[in-house]
Amino acid sequence: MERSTRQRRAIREVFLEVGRPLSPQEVLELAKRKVPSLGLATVYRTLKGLVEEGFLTPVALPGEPPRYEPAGRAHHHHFLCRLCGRVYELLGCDLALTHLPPGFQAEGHEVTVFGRCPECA
Amino acid sequence: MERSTRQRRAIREVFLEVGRPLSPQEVLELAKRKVPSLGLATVYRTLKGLVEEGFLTPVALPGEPPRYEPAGRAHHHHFLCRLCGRVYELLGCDLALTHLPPGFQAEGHEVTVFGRCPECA
DNA sequence: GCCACGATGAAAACTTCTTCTCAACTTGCT
DNA sequence: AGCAAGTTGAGAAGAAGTTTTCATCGTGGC
Repeated sequence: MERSTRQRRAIREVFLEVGRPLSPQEVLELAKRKVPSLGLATVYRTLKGLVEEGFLTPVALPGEPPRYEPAGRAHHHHFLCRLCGRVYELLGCDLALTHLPPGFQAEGHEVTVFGRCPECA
Repeated sequence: MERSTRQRRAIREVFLEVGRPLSPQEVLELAKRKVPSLGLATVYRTLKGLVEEGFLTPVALPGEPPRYEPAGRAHHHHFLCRLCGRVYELLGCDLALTHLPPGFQAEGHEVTVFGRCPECA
């Protein structure tokens, strides 16, 4: 049976509180404030579980290790700060998929904007 | 001094011939047709050198190891085939960078379209 | 053609990220 | 409270990609 432990509650809460995609390391750092003994292995195990149960989805970014964000949100893209490495959600999508050469079938797309976040600007 | 060897010539030629971004593994396979003894270490060393001298640029894609393509091309984006894993260049860019929340400064962006390439469709 | 020195290839080592192992600890049912 | 079983944390191990090592080979200047 799946148990509700301090660790798992802390990790869930962190995602609801910060409102941006997090890497396993970031999850560890933020959730450690709630459960100081927390270990990285538990973070990975919990992230895996939360993805399977549909609470989180992985976010892949160019040249970056995966982040995770709450699942079920509307189509959107991401902003990666080049200085602090934090990722933010961008609402909306301005991409018009024209220009596809003949024979190519698009099934989806990813847009990543790079730059400086408000804290680093 | 930088020497012109069979291996380096072969790797350069491969990029000019295939016209799409290549991973180190793909470079190895394609250049081996010209120089069968070619080893992966040489591919990595040569790619590094070709990037430094400005002939190639790295291409980062979400959740994928880097590819390399000839440098100096106009702004463009990429198509990743989910079946064969090959990457293609897409000409043009339809992205309008509105919707940036206040305080965020954009410096660049990446667009990746996922789907099936003509050979896999 | 000779030869110094850069380049090569195979394997080992390294990095970074992720998963596994296992003894100790918690949770939740009774 | 007592206990069975799931969970945790630390470190070891694993996976994937890249770099280094080193003996040997090849290039290019003389």
